Amino acid sequence: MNKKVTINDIAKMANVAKSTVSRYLNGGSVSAHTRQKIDRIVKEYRYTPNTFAQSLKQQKNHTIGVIVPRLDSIAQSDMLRGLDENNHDDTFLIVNAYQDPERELAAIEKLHAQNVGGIILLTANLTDAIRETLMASPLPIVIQGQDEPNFHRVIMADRQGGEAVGAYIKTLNPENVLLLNVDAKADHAVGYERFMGIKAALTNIPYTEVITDFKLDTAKRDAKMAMAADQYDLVIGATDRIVVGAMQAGYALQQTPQYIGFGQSFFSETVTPNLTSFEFNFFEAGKQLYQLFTKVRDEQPQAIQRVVIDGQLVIRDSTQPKQ
Amino acid sequence: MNKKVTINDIAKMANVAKSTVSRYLNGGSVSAHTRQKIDRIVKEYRYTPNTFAQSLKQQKNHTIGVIVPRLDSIAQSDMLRGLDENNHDDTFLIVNAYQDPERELAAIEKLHAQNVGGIILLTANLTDAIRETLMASPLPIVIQGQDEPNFHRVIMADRQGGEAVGAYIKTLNPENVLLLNVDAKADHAVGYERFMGIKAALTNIPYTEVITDFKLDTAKRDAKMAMAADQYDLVIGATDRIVVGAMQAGYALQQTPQYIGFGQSFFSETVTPNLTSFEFNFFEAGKQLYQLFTKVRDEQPQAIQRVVIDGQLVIRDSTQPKQ
DNA sequence: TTGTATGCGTTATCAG
DNA sequence: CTGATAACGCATACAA
Repeated sequence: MNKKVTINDIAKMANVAKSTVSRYLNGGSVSAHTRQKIDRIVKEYRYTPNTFAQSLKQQKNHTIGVIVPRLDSIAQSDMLRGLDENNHDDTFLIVNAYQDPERELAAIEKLHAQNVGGIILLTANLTDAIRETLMASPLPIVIQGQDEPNFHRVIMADRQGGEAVGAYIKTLNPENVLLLNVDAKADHAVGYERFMGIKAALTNIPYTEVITDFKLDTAKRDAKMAMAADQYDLVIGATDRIVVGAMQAGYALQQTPQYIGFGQSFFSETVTPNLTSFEFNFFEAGKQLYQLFTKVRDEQPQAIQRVVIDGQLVIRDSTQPKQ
Repeated sequence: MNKKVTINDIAKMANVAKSTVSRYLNGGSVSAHTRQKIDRIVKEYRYTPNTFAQSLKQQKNHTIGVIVPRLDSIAQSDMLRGLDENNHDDTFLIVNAYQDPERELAAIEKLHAQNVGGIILLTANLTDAIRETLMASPLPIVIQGQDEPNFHRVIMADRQGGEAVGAYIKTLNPENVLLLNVDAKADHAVGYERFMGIKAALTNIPYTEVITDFKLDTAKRDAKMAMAADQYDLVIGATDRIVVGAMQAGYALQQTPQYIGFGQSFFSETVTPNLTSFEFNFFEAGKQLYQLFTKVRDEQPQAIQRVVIDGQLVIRDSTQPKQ
């Protein structure tokens, strides 16, 4: 492989010991004269330290493994951007789990084998196997997405989001509501927390709940089936993506109910009509995640840390309060 | 940090030399008896090798740096999925350049400092500074996105795509065409190659070309301006995202021209009406990229390698040939 | 087949 | 302030 210049080469060229060079590099005490000498050579040869040797020696490293459930999602990429925002020294090793718990587990194990300095896990569903592996890990670990009591975590305000939507529903006076939810066992935060407040608001309003999944096609299919069987004037989906599926179903069936979604603003403004949606602040979530991670890593707090990220209901064209 | 069990610990517990354990781990010759002994202990203690020590010793590593221009794009995530598809031993270090040449350059330098085993660069625009840095690198490097003669590369069939769209345009018999392009200096493959074939087909048809950028908002603004000034019955955008912006402009202006885009299928089926689009096979591009990379790394071919990924025109509701 | 010794590039300890 | 030396965990040439 590549022949990089090492600390040893520098030392020889400067006629000093390599330990002196090391001291120079790490801000130790070096005389002005030696400093200059080394400085010149280091710059000339564009010396960069070998991170493997450093990590080996220091028994720690600045690579953080980040496991994401998917990459083709604005929410995720916003969060990743947030992670980066206040980061200077760390490198993120991003692994896509493709929304598959088994791949997620495999990723965790692989990251351990790779000797990462810690793990940030963005997840929809913590299986027992994953939970155990995580508990057994000596690494600093922070999770996002699920309100798991045993782990340091950053979670979205799913419950409050549901309540906000619930309150808004009442102003719409719907006659028959379709809820497109996902399996709470597969994603408790979404399937359960998020819909709590909504259902609470629907006490006097007839509604049907259909369980679908996060994929556009599935949502479209399931929505079509439901909307063909009964007439709805308001459709609420667990995510914007699901609602987009429903809108396509409605388009195909020539129905124009009102729609409400949850999620990232990009989608909401791409579809026609623009989608009313409860929007979480994923970028902020990413920032908080990184901050929490460094805290966990550097201070090793005894108490489990929990951060909640809020959001707000943005009303667009897909809902129109009755006069 | 974490006290992991080392090859030395294993050796002591098994009463053998650490080199024997090393041989055992690397498939060297070990007697059946010793093998069993070691095997038991390795499994019991869940030994995993320290990758830093390995990399340090072997002077190479299996971490590939991948620089992506953006993460919130189906095209990119499809490509990343393709990269993973046939990968077993390598780990991808994904770095987001946020479509900023300076950050792209910084990423390249950081990856070198991180001692990655190679770089896969997905890019829209190779500045001179980047080109130089890349040329000076001793690492195996493969790029995607631009047809740069000096680098091993995988490119999309932009020219053929433009020709296919050009041929299709003729069947539509448009009267006035709006081209929403991007600056060819910022992305030659898109701005120039992709529009070659289109313009060739427009010899007898009046058209206006407007230069916008890849962002939805900008495209919407620029499209709106153009569409307010003149009447178009066909709008062609450099990417699906740009066309979505134009569709929103059209919606706002109550105009319903036909639309054609380029890019990933997801977008095309999300908007209403579904978008006619020339779709590149990004997943395949990812697979080919990884294959090309391993070839470059392992065989160090003298000749520059060039792979072209094709695509096909998918006709949907946004265009309707006149009777 | 097995063990000993050495070195990868770095940092840290401890004399000088 | 400086330099020799050991150590991090692993792989390997060489000797036994």
